[in-house]
Amino acid sequence: MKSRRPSCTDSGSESSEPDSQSPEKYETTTRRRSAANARERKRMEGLNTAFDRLRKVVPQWGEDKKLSKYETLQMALSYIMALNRILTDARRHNAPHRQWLDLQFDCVQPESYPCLMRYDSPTEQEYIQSSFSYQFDGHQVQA
DNA sequence: TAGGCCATCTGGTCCT
DNA sequence: AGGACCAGATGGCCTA
Repeated sequence: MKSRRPSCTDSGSESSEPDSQSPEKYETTTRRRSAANARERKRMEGLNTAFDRLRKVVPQWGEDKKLSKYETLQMALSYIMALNRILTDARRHNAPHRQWLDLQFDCVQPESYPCLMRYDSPTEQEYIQSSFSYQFDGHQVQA
């Protein structure tokens, strides 16, 4: 875990002057603040865990660097739209992607996710990449 | 060194 | 009253 800010502590806000209130009240305030800080840290921890899970599910196109939170959200959005488009197209044409689509559906389990990124032919790779329009540089997302 | 990203603290608001 | 959620402020770390 990252180190905490040295200038701030869990002992309460610096604006709560100990002199301006009774020691009991001051202690209550600092205790509440400390508890609130702990809850907030826990909440953010849960949020970050959720982001990590999302990163594992979202494609990274060979990027070594971990996606930022913003990038992860944009990528997830684009990914969902791409999958939606694939479904719509497949339904519309019924073939020739039908068989490939059925195969992919068999793989749509979190633990077997990587198979989604394997392609049996250049055509299939082209197809899914054309459906996928997230761009890092311009932060552009299109369906 | 500047800029991006992030963790943490904090006070405000809303809800139970 | 207390917890959850949120946004702003702040400072640390990392990279180009």
